[in-house]
Amino acid sequence: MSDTHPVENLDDTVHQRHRLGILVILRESGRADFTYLRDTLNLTDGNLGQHLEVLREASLVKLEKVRDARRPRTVATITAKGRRALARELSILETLVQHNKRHIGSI
Amino acid sequence: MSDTHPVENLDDTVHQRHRLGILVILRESGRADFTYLRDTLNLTDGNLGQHLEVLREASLVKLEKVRDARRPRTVATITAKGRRALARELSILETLVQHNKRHIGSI
DNA sequence: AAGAATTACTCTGTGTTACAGAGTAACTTT
DNA sequence: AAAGTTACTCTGTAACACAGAGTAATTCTT
Repeated sequence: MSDTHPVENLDDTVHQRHRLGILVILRESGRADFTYLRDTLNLTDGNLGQHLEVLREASLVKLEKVRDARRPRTVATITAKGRRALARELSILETLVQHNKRHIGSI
Repeated sequence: MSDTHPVENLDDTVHQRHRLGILVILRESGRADFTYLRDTLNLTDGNLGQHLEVLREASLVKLEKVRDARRPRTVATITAKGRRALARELSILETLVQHNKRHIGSI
């Protein structure tokens, strides 16, 4: 059961394109609401809802139903576990990027 | 149709975990045979076969049936288009990595 | 103030993808 | 020549991604 290649350590929950985007946004801004994520990532409502649910089930984000002076809103925040998972993903990706850079110009 | 976030530019064909691994390996070593890829990436035969087929359909790799002194082998090589696609993917990932680095330490 | 519109989701159905394991064909060893 | 090994290929299933329909709460409009 030895790890033979960096990509083997990537977690599909985090690696998925849109979920990676959600986590990166949350990592930067701390919190974001449903609409902001939907518009920034060009997702449909149904699609975003499902991705957030996957992340919530994995305890990578927390979802709060907020009721301010306006309409009910769902606000997403990244959890400590989510930060660690994202850091791990980005660390692996950085390995790939760096590893590959050394080969530009070959052939 | 404005690009709103880097992850929106990621190509699912290349981004998929194992296919990313295949392309990175081929980028480094030029060519690799079926068995080497299967063992290095811990894939089952069926799974690797399908991923190679997806990459071939997208013209990102070329598959050759080689008959040397041994048994028939399939040797995969990366195409010029494959190199470009991988470079693009890694470039986007690098953006995410760098962007995120600036936030380490913040909450 | 009633109806129409908007916002902010949530639910459901469908097509696609990932995957393991069974099957197959060519060769090699005994 | 029979048995085994290598190198795939095929097939069925379970999970996933996604769009669009549905819903509920508010806020305009007349």
